[in-house]
Amino acid sequence: MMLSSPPSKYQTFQQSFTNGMNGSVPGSYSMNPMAIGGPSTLHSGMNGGYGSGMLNGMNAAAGMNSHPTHHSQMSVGGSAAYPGINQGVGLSPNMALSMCINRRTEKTYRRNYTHAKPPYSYISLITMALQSSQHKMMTLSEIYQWIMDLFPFYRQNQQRWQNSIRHSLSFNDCFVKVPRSPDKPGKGSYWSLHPDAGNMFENGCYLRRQKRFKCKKMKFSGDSTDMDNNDNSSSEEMHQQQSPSGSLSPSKEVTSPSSPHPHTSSYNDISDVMDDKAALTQQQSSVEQNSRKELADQSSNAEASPNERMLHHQQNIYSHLHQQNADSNLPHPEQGRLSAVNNHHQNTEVENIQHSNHVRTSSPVDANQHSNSITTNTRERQNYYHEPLLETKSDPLSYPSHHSFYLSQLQAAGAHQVQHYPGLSHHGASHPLAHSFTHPFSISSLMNAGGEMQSSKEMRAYQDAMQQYSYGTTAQDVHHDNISPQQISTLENATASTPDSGDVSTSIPSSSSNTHSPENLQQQYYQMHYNMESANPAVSTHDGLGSLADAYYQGCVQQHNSNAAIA
DNA sequence: CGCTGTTTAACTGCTC
DNA sequence: GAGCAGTTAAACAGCG
Repeated sequence: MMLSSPPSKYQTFQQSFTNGMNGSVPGSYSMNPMAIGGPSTLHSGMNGGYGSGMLNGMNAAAGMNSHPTHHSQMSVGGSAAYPGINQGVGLSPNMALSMCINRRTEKTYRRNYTHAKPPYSYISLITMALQSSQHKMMTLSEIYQWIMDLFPFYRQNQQRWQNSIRHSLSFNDCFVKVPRSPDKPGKGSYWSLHPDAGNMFENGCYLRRQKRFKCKKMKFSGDSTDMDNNDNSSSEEMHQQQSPSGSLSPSKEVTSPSSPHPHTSSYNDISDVMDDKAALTQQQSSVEQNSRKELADQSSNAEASPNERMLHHQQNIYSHLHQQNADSNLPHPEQGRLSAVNNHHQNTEVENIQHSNHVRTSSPVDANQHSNSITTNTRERQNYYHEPLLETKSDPLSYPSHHSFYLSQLQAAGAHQVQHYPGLSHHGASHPLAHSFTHPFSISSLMNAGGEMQSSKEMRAYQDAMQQYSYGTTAQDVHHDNISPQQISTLENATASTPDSGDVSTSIPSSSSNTHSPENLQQQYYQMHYNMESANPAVSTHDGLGSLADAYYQGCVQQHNSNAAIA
């Protein structure tokens, strides 16, 4: 195959261009995709704010050429800076000090990297998008939109990255396709996460997976019950599975989430389920039965084949769609209550968590799904927090993918909040979450960043990055070349805790209050957003993730500069 | 025709 | 260095 031989196959942030797009983003655009149900709720407000056409003229080369300083400096250690996720995590605590030394060049970096490529892989982006979705599934175009909404970087060169997105969706088993309905025409299918994909991004870190999720391939022998559990089955077997249309196609497509016989399903797509009012009625009338069934499913889920669990997962999705339709006239608290009833099988401590999450979950779907698979056994709970969920096909402690999101949400609440739950706090200081690390680039960190930071080294590194972000710009007039990192930290804390505008209704709760209470998390997010924008109004990106990415880049650059200075 | 989806290939960078 | 994860490009088919 011929390749066009671009200067670099990997488009690092060297290649990112200077902004010029900020003005195109509606100023009111401030979002928390995880807390308010994803960008789908924002599309109406976003459309027209930016267009692909106005940005098509920009390319990587232009971005580099227009900033030769950039290029020259980054070329010293450029390749290590971008992929060096771990380096970014391990930002030196002295970074804030060295950042003062290089403050001038940082301004250049911060200006130029405002829309640098986010440090998330495409798989991460897709996962985030899907997990932020109310129904845990999206169409391709919705995924596109979600990404563009959050990351200005991806508003250019759409053909390039969107091709990669499509490739990722098709290539990776962690993404499964849910067909559309014939009576709900539209291009493309829905995409969802494979339930066995589990926590691909541990600790909520959406940077790089530890291991690629590979679904055990079902053996297509005509026996619908013989779907998998065949470790010797190859991907070729799967790829040659006969599709309903008779063509050879991959079997990632989910056919019948509601049928006990997947290959002889009566439902072929989402609307078949959604439109089946009889099924809906039956489901509503058998909530209690379903609860018991879910419990049974949950216990047997671990023994179920991956594809059966896939179907179970999809069945949950469809069921939630039903349930949401049924509950659509109820306010969210009522929806949450119904969901809680639906999941009556959970014990008290889990219900506490569940209720807590209802406050900020966008729909009962989240809590419902979450609670469906939460095990209450202490040992399982410990494993739930400790063990990677990738290699869990035979692991009885496996959980569907939405649990990673749930865990992120829980982690976002921090260890303090966890201790509010008796069942989770009796581990005391040894509880995994008591010293768990919420990755600075996790979505949960977004929700936590405006509030009380955890005092881990990693969070310190994150703070360094954030300080750099802030002091490279707003505090630029403050000559603190000789200020110690501690002093800088103090300054930053003072800035963060002193909203100076009455326009912002949110304020960081005092430490005496329940800073990590779920209802505060969103406020904290917006507060963080506000602080960042206040610190640097000229480069406000209106997307927290992008800002985090920017902070990360700053950290990389700073570390590089620091290392170069030492050398 | 454009979008969606699949597949292949080449490549970079990281981990072991 | 091998293997793996991820990125990018491209060709192709199907569909609305």
